[in-house]
Amino acid sequence: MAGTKRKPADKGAARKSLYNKVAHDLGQRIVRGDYKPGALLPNEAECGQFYKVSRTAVREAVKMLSAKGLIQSRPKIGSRVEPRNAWNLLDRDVLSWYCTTVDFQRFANDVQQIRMMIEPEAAALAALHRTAGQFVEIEAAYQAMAEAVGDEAAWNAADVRFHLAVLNASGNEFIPPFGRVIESLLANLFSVTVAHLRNRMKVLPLHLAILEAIRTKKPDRARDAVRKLLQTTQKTIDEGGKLNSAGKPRARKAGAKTKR
Amino acid sequence: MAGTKRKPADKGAARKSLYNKVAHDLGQRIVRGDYKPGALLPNEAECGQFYKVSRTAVREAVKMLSAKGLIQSRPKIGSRVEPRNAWNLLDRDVLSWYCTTVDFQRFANDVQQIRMMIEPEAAALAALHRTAGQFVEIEAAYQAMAEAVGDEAAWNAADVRFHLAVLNASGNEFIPPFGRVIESLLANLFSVTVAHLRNRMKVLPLHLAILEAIRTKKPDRARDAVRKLLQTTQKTIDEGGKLNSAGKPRARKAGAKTKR
DNA sequence: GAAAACTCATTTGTCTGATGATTGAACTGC
DNA sequence: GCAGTTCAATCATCAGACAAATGAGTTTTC
Repeated sequence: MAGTKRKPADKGAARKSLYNKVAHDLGQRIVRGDYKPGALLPNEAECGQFYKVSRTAVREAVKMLSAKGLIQSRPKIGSRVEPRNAWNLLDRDVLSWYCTTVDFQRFANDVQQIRMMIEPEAAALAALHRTAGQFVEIEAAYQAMAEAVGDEAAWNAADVRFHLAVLNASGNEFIPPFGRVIESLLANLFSVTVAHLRNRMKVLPLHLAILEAIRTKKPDRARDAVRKLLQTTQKTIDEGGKLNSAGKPRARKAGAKTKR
Repeated sequence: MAGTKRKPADKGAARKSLYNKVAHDLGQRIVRGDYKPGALLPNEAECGQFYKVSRTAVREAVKMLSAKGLIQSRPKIGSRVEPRNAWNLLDRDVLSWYCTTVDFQRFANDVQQIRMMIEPEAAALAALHRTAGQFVEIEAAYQAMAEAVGDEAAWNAADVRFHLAVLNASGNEFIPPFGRVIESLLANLFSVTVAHLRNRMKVLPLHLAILEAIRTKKPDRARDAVRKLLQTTQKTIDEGGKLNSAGKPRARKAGAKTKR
């Protein structure tokens, strides 16, 4: 382990607490592949020395990473990186680290595949089981989209809100966790494609169709409406891909929030 | 918060480290609803006093729970329980806590719904994209099932292994995380239904059909084969439900491993 | 010579006690 | 009545110590 030279990297950011910074940096290194599954992290004392923090802070970071399935610690052994399929890839943080390291086209394709599996059915379920309150939230999200057609950031937030609201209304608690993936995709789509006003005008009625199908409790119609919307999104991705395929590095920062 | 009387509960178990025990107990309480979303946990000092451990151990537990999305801690405020849709329900621990608190029929229905969305498509993708190594693992799992027809525990392990192998072979990294839900269902199904030998003889060829479809790279056939298998599983669940509907409490212990 | 028992060093696990940072709420002054 | 200030509660961080677990090397035993 003597030759393990790690550079400070971008561990700065606006992260508040030390253990958060350490967890973020270590997590990113792991997901990025600096430490591959099966490899050992430096021991807690070394890490503390490297990050210039106490062992306590390192330990809290390590505990967080182990809670996300990235590592496992044992006395005398150390912290070993877990195999990828043990990772909680749907965790907010892990996901954000993941999509800074993966080729955007691949990321977008995988996400779209899974959206195609889940979202149409989720909408159908929502049409069947939604409560009044859940529908109100969907409606409010749609309203927010309609009002934000001219404001890119606000529109995107409302878009995410809409999709999450539909997932929530499905009544199946295992569905909303997927929302984070959608959220992540849309956030990155935002920065990759030139989101035309024209495009927004085109997809708004598609969202309305979903809302209407859920309002009138027509599962089949809801399913179809979502499928149609997803096809449009796919086109947007493909165009963006073509635009960006001119040798640009496509890995995008994900958690870049400017507000707050 | 003065009236918050918490009893020691079953925090015992065979959990090794203190912070693990504390995390497990607190996590279970949160998921169970003892602390509802928006509520505050007792502060770290109080928790330490209650569990008879140092503040350090409590903090590490708290960090783990916050990494799983169950709580969020801030100075001067304390640790507040997050809304349910922030929870990493697909995390192994959270899932195990969840299914000890939820009605089994509802749990099984939700899981089957999501399996119906994902597994057929995952198998189809596996038929298209699986590598040789991934297929070998599927085959090995099938072999293990065939050899374990007489051994309930071994058969169940092999069954899970088979399904996970298929998900892995899909080539889409967002799919395997669902495996944990399947795993959890099958583990609980095991304890709820009387798993007949006859039943195992019936589903074994259904698994073979999936394997064959993936071997010969026929996505449509793979999809259909999985659908057929899932319908059979559904029947098993329904029968189990009928058996257990005679007023028995249906919440099952999940992590109840006797082996090891 | 091989297997079993023992020793040892390394790493995480746990505790104690103290100080810093953050922030909601109470208080004070105009 | 409002703005700014002070205060207190809680988490955040640190240092230093000792305990427990365990893989690897060493010795013992047959």
